[in-house]
Amino acid sequence: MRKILVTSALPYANGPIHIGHLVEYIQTDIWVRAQRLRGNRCIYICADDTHGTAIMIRANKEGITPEELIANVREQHQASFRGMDIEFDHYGSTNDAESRETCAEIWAALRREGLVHEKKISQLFDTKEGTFLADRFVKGTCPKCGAEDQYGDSCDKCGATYTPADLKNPVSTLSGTTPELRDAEHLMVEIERLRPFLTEWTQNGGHLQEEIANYLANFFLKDELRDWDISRPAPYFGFEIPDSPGNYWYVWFDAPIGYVGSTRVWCAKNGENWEKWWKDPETEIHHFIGKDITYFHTLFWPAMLKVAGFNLPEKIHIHGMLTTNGEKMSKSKGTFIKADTYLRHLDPAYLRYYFASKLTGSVDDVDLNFTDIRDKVNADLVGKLVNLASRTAKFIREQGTSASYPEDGGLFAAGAAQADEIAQAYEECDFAKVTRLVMALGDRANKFVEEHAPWVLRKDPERAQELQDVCSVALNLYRQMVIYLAPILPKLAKQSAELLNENAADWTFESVKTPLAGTKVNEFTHLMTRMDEKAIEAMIEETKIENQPAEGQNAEETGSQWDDSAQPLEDEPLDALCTIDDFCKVDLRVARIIMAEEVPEARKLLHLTLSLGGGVTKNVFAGIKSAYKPEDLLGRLVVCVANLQPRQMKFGLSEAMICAAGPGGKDIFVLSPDSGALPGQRIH
RNA sequence: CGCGGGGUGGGGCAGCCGGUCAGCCCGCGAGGCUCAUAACCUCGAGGUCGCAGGUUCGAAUCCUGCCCCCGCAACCA
Repeated sequence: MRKILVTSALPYANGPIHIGHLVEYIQTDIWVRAQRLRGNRCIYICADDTHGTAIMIRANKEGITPEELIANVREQHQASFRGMDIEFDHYGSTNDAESRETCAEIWAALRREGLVHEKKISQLFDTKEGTFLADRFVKGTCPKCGAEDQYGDSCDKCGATYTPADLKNPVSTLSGTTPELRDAEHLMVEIERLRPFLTEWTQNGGHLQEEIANYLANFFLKDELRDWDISRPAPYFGFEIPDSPGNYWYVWFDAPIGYVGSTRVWCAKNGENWEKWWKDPETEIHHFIGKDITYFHTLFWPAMLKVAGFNLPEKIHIHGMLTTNGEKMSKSKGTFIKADTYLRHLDPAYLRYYFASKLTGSVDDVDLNFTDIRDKVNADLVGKLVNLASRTAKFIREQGTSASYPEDGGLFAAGAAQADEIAQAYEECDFAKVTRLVMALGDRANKFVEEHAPWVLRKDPERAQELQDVCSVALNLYRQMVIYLAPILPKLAKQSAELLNENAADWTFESVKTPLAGTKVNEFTHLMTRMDEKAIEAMIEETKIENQPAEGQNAEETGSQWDDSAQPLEDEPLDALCTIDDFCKVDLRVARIIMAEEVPEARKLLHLTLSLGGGVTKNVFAGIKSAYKPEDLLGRLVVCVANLQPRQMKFGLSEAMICAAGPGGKDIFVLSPDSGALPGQRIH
């Protein structure tokens, strides 16, 4: 019997659980249940990730303490997980005392190894909010290409990377004020010294999927690893570093340690020794994470564990991200669905089964398609699986299953023979394979029923034994399928066990090998209903409404006929006020596009010539290739910034800029004046 | 040239350590059955496996180049 400790990544205590999160928790929950069905000892540990600037600021805004905030959120998270039939052995918090103690232990080990040194870091400080600003909380003008409104670490226009201090005109996104540069001593961990170990661990031993190992080898491990800035100066919501007063561990230091802390809380409650789980090589540690946090879990985390003498993970299972209908989840499209919203409309079994049917153990992204999920659930779960019981159980409600298991042409034995293959598929997280194999069993079972026509047999009292035999076979085949799918569909397993007068908790992978004979069959009640399109639509609608901020709702209440989404303002908040003089510096002019052509080598640019009338022209490279064809622009009047500093671009000199709205991609909308405006006229 | 993944009948996918690998589910067409939650069974139409080269007796499967799509690079897993 293996002893296995499993974790999912800790959700950040700054927002609700949504369907994107659920890919991971459902995947993990299925894997854990499958391990137990195989007879292994397996505990599932998780917790809320509670530290960091974002939590501190949100609590501030809500007028509560961070502790109150994270307690509330933790309740919500746990309710969402329960609703989705995701069962943790313990769901802790990175703010627990046990977590702090473990941080201290690992920290002491890093110190002991001499891996920590101090370094002066200059960081932008928001004087209004009284806090240092993480890169993402600063926006400004790219120092390299002059693109405006770029985040503090890199420019998405020209791809340059820099530090926030390099930004021109930096603005704090928290307060809108101009931050000032301040120095602080940070604690750095020299992870480079562990590179040989990490290279060995990531490349050998099968701890990581191959593509992940390659990614790490090519991207991080081939060069010197940069020191890891592990501390943040006060004020910060987190744990103060014992030997460095005024400094706090960075949230990514204590987040994975939360796995240990949460285990310790569970152990204390259950009379277990936590070190047996984390320091005894007999225990296998399995982490499930999304590919976005690969870096932290495959480099820093093993390094920390290694130095502190903890068990290293046996395997880190990394999954892809969720897209909906082939696109990123979107609040405005109603696909940013919260777990709670889902549960108000739909059965968790649908999503569990659907994700299972899509998960192969690779890092490929998983797409949730609403047509697909309905077809799949209705066809597989209702049409094939549940229908099998539905069409036979009531025929033997009175007499139960046949006293000895009847001849079935080898169907049951064939199903039982797949136990190892299915168990192995679970082990490898290839749940898609599990569902394929089980549904193939369902096809054979339904065919069997068809061929033996119980509805004919029951009309002939002489053939009562045959009828009982056929239905006994069908129910046993059904039972086999349900046991195989029990990790994915725990509730259905429980209900089905009741139908068959069994206890689902007693089922193991061995149970599929012995058929029921001479047992009672209880009354059949509907085990699962079809997935209703209207429920899906209602869920999407509710999601859209939820994501409209208060302003939008007020507009509705006051009877406004234009309930425009608040999304654009959220995406790009209003800027600081400017004076009329500031505005006048920008010379906006009406212009006519008199030449428009593709720039074949450019991904985003079109080459335009603008006429301002009287023979004055401007050469422009505009980043609108993704939304416009040259021929559609020719002759159009547009608004341009006529006095923009010319800029040398890869394909030529750009002397002006045309005005357009929209987030980019296909959604770019070029501004036009009303008819009558003449090229060259100024915009006031 | 930032990194990673993918392009297989209308949709979603499996196969991809070279030789029953052209397969599964949905959808579609025809028929059957009527026990079942319009469910189940049978038959059928539909793909030169992104494109172009190469290796080989033989490639969806290996190699090279190209094209296209997606994700990550955000304290949203």
